[in-house]
Amino acid sequence: MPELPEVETIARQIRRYFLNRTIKHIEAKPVKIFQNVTALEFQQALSGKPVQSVNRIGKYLWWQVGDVFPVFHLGMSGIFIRDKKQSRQPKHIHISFIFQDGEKLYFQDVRKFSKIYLYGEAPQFPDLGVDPANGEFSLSKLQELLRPQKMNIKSFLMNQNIIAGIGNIYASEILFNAGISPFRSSRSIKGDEIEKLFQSIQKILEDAIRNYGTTYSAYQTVEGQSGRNQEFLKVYQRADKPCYNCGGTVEKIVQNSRSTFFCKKCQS
DNA sequence: TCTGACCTGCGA
DNA sequence: TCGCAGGTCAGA
Repeated sequence: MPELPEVETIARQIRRYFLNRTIKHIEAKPVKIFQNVTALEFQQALSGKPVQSVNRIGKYLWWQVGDVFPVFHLGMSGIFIRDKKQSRQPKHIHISFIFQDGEKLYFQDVRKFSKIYLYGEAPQFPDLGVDPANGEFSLSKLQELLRPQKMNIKSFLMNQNIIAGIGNIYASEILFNAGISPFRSSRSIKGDEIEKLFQSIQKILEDAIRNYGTTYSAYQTVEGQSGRNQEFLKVYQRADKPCYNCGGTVEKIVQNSRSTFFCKKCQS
């Protein structure tokens, strides 16, 4: 599921509803998503402490809760659900954060691909590439990143060690917007194309954040609503449908074991 | 660089 | 019933 725009939407909403509120207690199930901490240790370390900050880098979400720093990677189907009405607990809830007034924040992950870590200091992400939604990302940075890479441009965009936050949906959408074929090698992208690619990365991600992310199946916002960005996708999941740009046919191929959607006429 | 594995649910 | 799904990692 969640790529940068979805994780950013979740971060903003958790900030809006839970920042500076104290977690009264936590119920965490002993599932494999806990990496460097057990569910019990996680419960004990966060209970009774305030949520002091909520941050995002790439597809990672991390909070400061008193003197500890939980880190969440949401995998394919991880979401947070705010439960104000004390309604019946949905299925596949692995963590319930219960706040002092009884309001709950659930962490749900149907497919259990998410990963949760706990640190005693602010986490570092040394292997993560540049986050395209922060100030460090620039045209010259993109130029510098592209130059040495032999891999195809779709793999480049999705490689979290190079650029952190782009996944399969937005990689296809970015390349369509930039008019660049997904088969091109990264180092073959030159001059104006780099500028177009840079602008497309920013535009596609910003638009998606503005639309609260893309709901294709599992993803929903903390408020329990679907994102709206799926209404604006140009190629993703539009195989055999007419290209909005040229009227040709959107194609679907399997590339690096992932589906890629593109228009042969518009992307070269 | 590629494939399979990790999981569950959904739609064809 | 089967194939596929927004991610990542290990192993070939």
